[in-house]
Amino acid sequence: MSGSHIPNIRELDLFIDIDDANFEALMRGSYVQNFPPQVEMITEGDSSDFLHIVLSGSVELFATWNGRETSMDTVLPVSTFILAATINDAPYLMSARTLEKSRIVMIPSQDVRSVFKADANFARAIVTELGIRYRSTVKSKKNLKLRTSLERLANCLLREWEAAGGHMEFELTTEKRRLASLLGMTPENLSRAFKSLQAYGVSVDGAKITVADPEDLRRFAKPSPLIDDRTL
Amino acid sequence: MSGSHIPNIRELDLFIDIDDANFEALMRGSYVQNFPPQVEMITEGDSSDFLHIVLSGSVELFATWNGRETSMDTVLPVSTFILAATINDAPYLMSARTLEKSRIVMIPSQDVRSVFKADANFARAIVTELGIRYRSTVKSKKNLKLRTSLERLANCLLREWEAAGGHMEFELTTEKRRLASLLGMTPENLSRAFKSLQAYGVSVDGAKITVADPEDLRRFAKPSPLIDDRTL
DNA sequence: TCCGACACTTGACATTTATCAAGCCGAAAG
DNA sequence: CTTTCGGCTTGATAAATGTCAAGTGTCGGA
Repeated sequence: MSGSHIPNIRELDLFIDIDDANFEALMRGSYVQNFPPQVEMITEGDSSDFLHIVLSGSVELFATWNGRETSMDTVLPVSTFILAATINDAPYLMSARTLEKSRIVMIPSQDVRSVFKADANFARAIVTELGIRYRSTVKSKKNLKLRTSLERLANCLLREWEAAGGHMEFELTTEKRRLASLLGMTPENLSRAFKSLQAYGVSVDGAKITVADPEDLRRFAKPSPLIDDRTL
Repeated sequence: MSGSHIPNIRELDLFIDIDDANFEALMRGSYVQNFPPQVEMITEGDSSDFLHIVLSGSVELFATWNGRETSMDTVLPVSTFILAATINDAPYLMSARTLEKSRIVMIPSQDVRSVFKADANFARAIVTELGIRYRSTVKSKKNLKLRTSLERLANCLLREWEAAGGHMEFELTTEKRRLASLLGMTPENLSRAFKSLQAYGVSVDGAKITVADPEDLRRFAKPSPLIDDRTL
């Protein structure tokens, strides 16, 4: 694979402590591909042939059952996805599609597994990565089981508001229909939920959100580090 | 710690490939404790001082927010719990309480982390373990987001029915109020859900479940390996 | 420029789920 | 044996959420 983006990958926590020769081996077998928007790269149930890394663009992880579909996560550059399936040599539990034009690195799973066996530093980095993802999923499950959809939206907005630097106005980075699915609700319900949050100083104009009184919103949302902290 | 149950622990996938000296080091610093039922051993938010292993009895993992509580998982012997928090040196995301009289091994997290750094085989075993737990949580999240509570119960019963050897009758191993919480519903709703499943040949007498027509139930439940398979 | 597709919204309505308040029943203690 | 407690059930009701249908508005292509 051509080398221009290798530095980006090398800097990932997952690869930064790995032995040079092993990193080389991974890169040699891998290749980069440009995908147009809305292309399904991975289908749940398939065997995990590649570890994927998003270099640019963005990717949606989603799952289906019985004709229904739900959005599970968004993957932003630069990070890997579907690591657990690759390592355990198990079928994908989620599907993945590009949200926009995206540049994706694909490393053959066999290579990842053999370097995992050979390189202890890589194995340790994978532990950290898996630990973080595991914990993030647990938080998401708590969010779903302990909160109503209105509370989930309120906390989601607080997180976005903070990520945007705490300014009164900010733009939603996620299409609303997808945001609804991520939050476990329908688009119609999301619309109504936004309206309900007007009572706490939230107003919406297209993708532009205004939080007039963050403290008021926070009193309603009751954010908890054990659910809402991204890094914890 | 007294040595009688060490063989049990040694046989765990997590420890089976670990170096003898490192295993000794882990056991030396650890100790065993007998807990009565309903004792909270771990409180979410606390720092993870110990890796826990259930030797006998059973443990409930649960989470709380804003005065609400939900059951997240049940831990049966012999297995570890709260591994991710220990390895990442992060606060517990879930609380843990004994469901019955239980024998618990507690290994200081610092010891686990130092052996993790020193022993590559241990690190690799942790990867497998975390991968399995991560995937299990993803399946659980899919279950919650893609299915109604009735569908969740139907699939849960099918799994229990199969685990019990596929006989027409079997006993629920979980108290109903807790089963309800695990499935993300109220006890009242669980009662009504059982009644609704009568239409598919399910009858209930206390903890005894009768599945008259498994195929009929399966047609309704539509189990999927990507949600319901424990091992996948 | 006009048109069509599509996301979003809104209202009416149906379904699902939770809450509240009894009442039932079995297990454990007195 | 009786009492008590707690889990379970049931019915009535309320709240949350989803569905359907009909808009509105925007954006990009013809």
